[in-house]
Amino acid sequence: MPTERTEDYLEALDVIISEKGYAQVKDVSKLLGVGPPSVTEMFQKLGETGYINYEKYSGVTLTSKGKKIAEKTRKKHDTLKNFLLILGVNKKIANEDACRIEHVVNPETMDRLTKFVDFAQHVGDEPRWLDHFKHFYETGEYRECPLKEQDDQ
Amino acid sequence: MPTERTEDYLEALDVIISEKGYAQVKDVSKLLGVGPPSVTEMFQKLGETGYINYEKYSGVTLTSKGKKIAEKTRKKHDTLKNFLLILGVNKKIANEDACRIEHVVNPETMDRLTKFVDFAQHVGDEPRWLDHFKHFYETGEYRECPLKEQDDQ
DNA sequence: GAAAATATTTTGGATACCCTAAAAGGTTGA
DNA sequence: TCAACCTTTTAGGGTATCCAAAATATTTTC
Repeated sequence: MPTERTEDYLEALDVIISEKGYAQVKDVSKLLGVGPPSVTEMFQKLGETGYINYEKYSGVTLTSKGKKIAEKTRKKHDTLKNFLLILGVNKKIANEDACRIEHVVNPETMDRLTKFVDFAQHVGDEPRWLDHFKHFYETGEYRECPLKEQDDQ
Repeated sequence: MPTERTEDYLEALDVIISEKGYAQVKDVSKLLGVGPPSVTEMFQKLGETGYINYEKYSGVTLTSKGKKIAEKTRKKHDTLKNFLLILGVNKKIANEDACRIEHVVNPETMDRLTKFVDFAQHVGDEPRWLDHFKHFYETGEYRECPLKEQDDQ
């Protein structure tokens, strides 16, 4: 099992590599906000454990094992972020929270959240209940769904 | 800023103390699943930093500083757990996930989630859209809200 | 092609956790 | 009251992460 921090590094590597083909110490250092020695140290460990192709003083790439973790993590990240955006959380915070929650959330919860995001985005424009939630969020006023006893299939 | 683990310990202490008036090393050890030496070590630190009243070999209580953190954390926990239950996550997982997410979530996100839980629980029984979500979760079939262009305020 | 600039690595340390084994303190019941 | 039993603490270690300073490698620039 990769640690949380391992997932963070792999995810960052995937982002960087998808943009420039390989990643350097300084890229990861900047993206994760840690010093170069920490990155080198992690590169060494990730190299030994087969998550990345690492050779001293040269750019790294992900192995398929590393790519798998990175993609799984990015997918969780995206779902969480979309979920938070639906709730109305601002972009920056949605991103930061997604980054932290992605490491600790159970697969079953992810499954529910994924479906929830699908559900909220299923129709082209915002579903009525979501409008009602936003109205409620802003005013505290609840708009009752006008249908109550019919339509239950 | 208390660390995540500090929050965990304070929350556990609050739970135990609200039941028996004070907490012993063994109680926390059992509740958090860590060995007694780890608990003693943390008690010492929490004592020094003013979160608990600690004296060797005797039960501890929370200071008001500690109680404040504990309550804040428990409140977040509850909201997260309720939110996950609304989504249909099972009780055990909802609890575990709440326990981990509570430490990493931004106040703005908590605010949105709190309102969302209120919104979903506002009417006595499950709102229609939530039924629709559950139906969608189980079957992949989307039930359109039958009202579309009317009732916009 | 060597000096300057930049990037990476190594070294040596720090912190926050965790643990096992052993010692010490506290409690209790015959 | 004291031996046996719990409970807590101490001692000594371990891991994962971080850092600053110094050493080394690579790249750029003149």
